Amino acid sequence: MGESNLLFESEESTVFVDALLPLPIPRFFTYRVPRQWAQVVESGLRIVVPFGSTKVLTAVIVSVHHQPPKQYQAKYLLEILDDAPLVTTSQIALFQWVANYYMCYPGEVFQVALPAGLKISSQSKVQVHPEFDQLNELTEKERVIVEAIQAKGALTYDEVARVAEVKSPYHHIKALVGKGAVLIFDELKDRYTPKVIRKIRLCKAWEDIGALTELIKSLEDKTKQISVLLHYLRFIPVLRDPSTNQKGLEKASFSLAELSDSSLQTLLKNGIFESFEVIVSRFGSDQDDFIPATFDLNEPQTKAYQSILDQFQTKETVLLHGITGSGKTEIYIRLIQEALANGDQVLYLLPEIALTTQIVSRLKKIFGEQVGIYHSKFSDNERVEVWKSIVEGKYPFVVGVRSSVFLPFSRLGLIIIDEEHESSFKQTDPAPRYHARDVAMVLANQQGAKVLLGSATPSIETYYQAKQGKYGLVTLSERFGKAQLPELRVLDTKYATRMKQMKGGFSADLVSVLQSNFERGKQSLLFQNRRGYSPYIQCQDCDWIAECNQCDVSLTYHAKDQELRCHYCGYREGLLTRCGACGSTQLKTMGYGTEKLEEELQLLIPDARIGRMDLDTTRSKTAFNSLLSEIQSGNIDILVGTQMVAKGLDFEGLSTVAIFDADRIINFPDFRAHERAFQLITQVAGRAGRRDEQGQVYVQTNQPSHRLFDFIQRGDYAALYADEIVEREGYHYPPFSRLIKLTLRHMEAQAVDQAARYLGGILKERFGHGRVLGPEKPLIERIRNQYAMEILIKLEKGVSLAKFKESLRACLDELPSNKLFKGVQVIPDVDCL
DNA sequence: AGCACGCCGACT
DNA sequence: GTCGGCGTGCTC
Repeated sequence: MGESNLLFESEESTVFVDALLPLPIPRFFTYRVPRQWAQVVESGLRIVVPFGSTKVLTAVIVSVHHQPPKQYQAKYLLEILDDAPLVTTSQIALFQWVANYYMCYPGEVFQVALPAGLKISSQSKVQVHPEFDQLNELTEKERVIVEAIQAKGALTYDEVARVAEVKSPYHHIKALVGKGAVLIFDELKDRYTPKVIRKIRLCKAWEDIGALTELIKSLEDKTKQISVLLHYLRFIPVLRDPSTNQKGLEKASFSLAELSDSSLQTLLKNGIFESFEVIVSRFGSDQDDFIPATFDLNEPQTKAYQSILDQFQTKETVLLHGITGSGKTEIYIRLIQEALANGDQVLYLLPEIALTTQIVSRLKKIFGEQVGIYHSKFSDNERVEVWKSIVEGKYPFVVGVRSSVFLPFSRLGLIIIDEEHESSFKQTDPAPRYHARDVAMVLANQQGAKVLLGSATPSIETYYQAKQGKYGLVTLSERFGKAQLPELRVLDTKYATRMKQMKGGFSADLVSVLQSNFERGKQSLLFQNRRGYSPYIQCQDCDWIAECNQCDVSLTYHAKDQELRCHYCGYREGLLTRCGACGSTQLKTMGYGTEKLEEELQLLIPDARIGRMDLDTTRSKTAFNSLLSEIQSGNIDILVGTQMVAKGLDFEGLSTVAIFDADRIINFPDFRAHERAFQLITQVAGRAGRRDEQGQVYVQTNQPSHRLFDFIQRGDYAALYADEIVEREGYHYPPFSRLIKLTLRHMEAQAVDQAARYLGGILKERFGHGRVLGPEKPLIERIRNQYAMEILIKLEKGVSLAKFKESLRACLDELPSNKLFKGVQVIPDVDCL
């Protein structure tokens, strides 16, 4: 082989990788692979790459090839983080599908898919050049910066900005680099640190029974040491089974038994014990209370279970429509066990809010080590662990929230989506604005898995698909055991007001119901979907209302902290004593939040022990759990709560449920308001009387004859559906069309207005006036000083979505060409809720 | 998305 | 003359 040939070969065989970066950029980036890694690169590995002049990012390899880019010089990748692929090819395909469908970038999907612990944090830091001493050559600002860096050793750009009080530290730093005063370096750290425990075991020589008995004898007079050894043998029966020694005993066990640490050290020193470290799962091993599943399905459950299996023969997706308390969970468990026995992976998706300790601990008891939990209340380290474990084939069963559809599954057999109708499966705020239920179906399709949707109150869209025969449908209409459906009574607040029977927001009837239930020693639940004390405060003299100065919303009064808060931007200020307009001191709290209900109720029923469950009282995991146990142990007579009491909460003593303000739920300005009201009220009502006694449900409303109450009372989902589907068809709403919402945002109201009107015009012209609604002002016009306008596009079924989106994308891309609209953000939300 | 570069007005 | 503002375009 000649020399030129060799050269040629090496040139040809330079390896490049295309990488997916966690950024909103519509393409892959190509990097050159250093020779020493040419053999190890493969798709799915995480790599560290330089990006721009200062940034360093974690990316993932999507392909390996030999084509040097023609337009530019590829940079070298800096590091390879994994020995084996951490991201599967099918995941990357899914990311691309999501990006394409929801009109965002694959990098944005990648960004939410990967737990933060798997992304390296790169912070460019600056340090003072070790040989620099020309302080007098610097400007005043520069000297301040250099001194600050010197004091701390090193600073990030952000810190420089803060210390020196400059907006753009880059200018200064660049100048300083030029003068040889400072150096820039990157600090990389893999933020994931596995949890390690130190263990102790006998050295190999003593595993032999003979040697061990000799040893015990020889230590006879060393009482401290012998008790340490005996402690070990009590837990690890080496004499009976030498193989148990391998796993050893936690070091902590000795100190816990108050054994002398110095004796242990002596034994270690003398080569009797040895210490070693093991990486353990952060989810404590629950082997001790491993309880095998020993329940039986009742007859309706068995039938439903059979029917699901039958329908899976021909359908990819089955809807299990089972009323609250019908025992859907047992059916899920059966199906999960079956899938696991088949060697399949299982994903059980739950809405965030429902993922309470209750259901998780139940599943953990049944599935033990097989189940991994993927949830935002868990630390990032724990999420990293779930991810890695799935790759390694551990955790065949994952219970998780929305984002767990992006986990690295490879052989999914079943996906269960519980509370299928829950809107929290749809991500709305940052891109990707995906619906986990719909992504799950694509995932299932990819992996050949079946999907089971479960709900007591299915979404209209899903039920329609089932009715059309696209999904299988299984109905469970009997409550488990002998439990009866709760009885629903409507309390007319209009009438009560006329008869002067209102005590604050409470009708006399509601008070007496709660009072007598308390006297009977029963627990009650009062539902009001609004946190804080009062949603607004108003001047009694001039009607002025305190508003957030960054958003167009009233400020909510929080009594506990004596402050006014904006629930949209988080702004807070102390409670006002005077009206902001006329200076009057006649300020009154208006409307009812959970805090105020708690307070008023305490005055109305002084002896009752009242608890409150909302975002403000359950911020931490511990607060939530302790509140739960208070309820369970009967230390709370009446629980006031928001949304969160409606989901997943399941406790025995609860016999009465009251909905404080049903009107607010029913009259919400949205085409889904009735569907949502039915779901919410049914769900809250379902909390009552889950065992032997029939529960009571009371609803305060000023429209007592509203059809919805009749439907809810009879548990008549079919009636609701029949009603709604007609409306949906008439007005071309889902499931008869797809909705795409465009939100335009800008600091200037006028810019948003003009851009929205212009874009609306173009879209109407291009896609037809019937398909484009708006532009309209959203419910809240301004948030964080950003004005917004919305345009809604309805696309009837049958229109090519791909073609439409392409065309829409073109419209959006040409918008900034008009100087008037520069800087106006347009955010598409596909299948918006 | 950042952020670097460049061009502009407002100050030591 | 420097500093900080913002607009624009690029990042392999």
